[in-house]
Amino acid sequence: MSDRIIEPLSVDCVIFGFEDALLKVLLYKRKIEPCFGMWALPGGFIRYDENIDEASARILQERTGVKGVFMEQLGAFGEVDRFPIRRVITVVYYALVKPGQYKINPGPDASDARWFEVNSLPETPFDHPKIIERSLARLRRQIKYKPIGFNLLPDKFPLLALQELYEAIYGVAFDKPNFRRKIMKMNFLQPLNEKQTGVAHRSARLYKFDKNRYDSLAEKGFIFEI
Amino acid sequence: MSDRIIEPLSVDCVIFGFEDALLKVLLYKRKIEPCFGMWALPGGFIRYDENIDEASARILQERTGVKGVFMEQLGAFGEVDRFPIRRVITVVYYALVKPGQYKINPGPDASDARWFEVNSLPETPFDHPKIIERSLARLRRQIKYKPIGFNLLPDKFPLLALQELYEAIYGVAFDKPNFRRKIMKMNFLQPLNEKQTGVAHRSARLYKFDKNRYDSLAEKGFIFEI
DNA sequence: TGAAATTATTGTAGGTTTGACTATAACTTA
DNA sequence: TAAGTTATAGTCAAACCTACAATAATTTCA
Repeated sequence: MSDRIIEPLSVDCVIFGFEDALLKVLLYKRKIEPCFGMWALPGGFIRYDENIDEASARILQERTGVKGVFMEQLGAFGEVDRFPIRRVITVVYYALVKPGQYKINPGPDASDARWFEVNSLPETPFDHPKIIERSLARLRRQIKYKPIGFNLLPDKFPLLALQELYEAIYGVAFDKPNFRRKIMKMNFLQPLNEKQTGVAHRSARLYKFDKNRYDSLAEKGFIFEI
Repeated sequence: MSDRIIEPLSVDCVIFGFEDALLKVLLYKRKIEPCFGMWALPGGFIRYDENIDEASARILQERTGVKGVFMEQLGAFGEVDRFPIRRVITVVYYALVKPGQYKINPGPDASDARWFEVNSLPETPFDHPKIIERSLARLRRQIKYKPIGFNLLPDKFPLLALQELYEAIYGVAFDKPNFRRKIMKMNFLQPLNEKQTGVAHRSARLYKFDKNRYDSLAEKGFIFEI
């Protein structure tokens, strides 16, 4: 494989995670100029011999060790002056990763990496604030009508975890019984014969997202919506 | 302004129109290689000194004479082999134009231009079939929760025209009284003291989309949905 | 050991929305 | 003036949403 890159085109990744009932974004501390020392989105250049989807997957893997997770293109950002040194247009992808799935590796151009709660982000360089804002808006929209939230939860989870995920993303509280009913009626959560452990109260049953089930329902015209 | 372009980056436009109760796409007949003679999406290169949004607006204007209409980025398409001669990544925009608003100009690299019904498109080159498919999917999704359909209708229209627009886009039929009620309950269509003319039956009242009204409702938390 | 605390889970009832359908009004053309 | 066609209003039951009450199960702490 050649290392030749496409000069004026980069890829940036907005990586979302869900921890302690909070929605978070993974940022890297730059140890290169420009904007040395600032917390920024992980990114890199596209190579001549790879598709842009492949470039984003590669960058995600280099930085987090994660492969094969939910990742989708948000769009291209191309203001003339978005990058100070020369004109660079960037294609942004956003990814959803499960807790404990990743092993953060700052990579060659970062000195540190950290999860930040989406409501208390540090200052970020270039047009990264706008990019993050738009990613969040897209996530909020998509999670309403596609079952992508499960990419942010462990494989087995109690119903309340799913509810807290939606509450964190929308910033509103739901009624527990009603939320539960709504989800269960959709019929693609598989109840397991396992329960939460280590909680200081009645433990909840664990569930698993049954993708096959969902797909066959979707084929028959079922429309997911929360 | 310099004419210097960003070599590996182009812009393509998917222009939608609504005519004879049918959803249509505007295609141009190529008079350059590669794929000479095929019907393709209008496109062009991005200049060094313009934002990509500006590039797409410029291309739309050059080809249709239209300015200031609804236009939104769909995303970047960047398969390594999508363009046969060399690697070109394209940023796609889709636009919605009103009937009679445009004056088609084939431009320097096309010999003809025509509207095609979305369900009977001619063969198109490169990854244009995929791009059109994705634009349609996006339009179908967006028109559900944003009042963008009015960009495809004349300023004054009868309710049935709006219904036919949704029917053409979704490919299903709605119940007329129910559709009407749903729309009117939202309260942002302004009834005019005008009626249809030249129809062979009882003429319908005309309405106008009241953008100010919509904006103020949206601010108060109203959510458009059809 | 048992009461307090906490969360899970089931139940209920009113109000709202949706969807299928009926009925009537108004206008055009033959 | 009748026939044809669409506009517009009305009805009603089923489905759904929401807010809230009630009970069950588990853990911690006194």
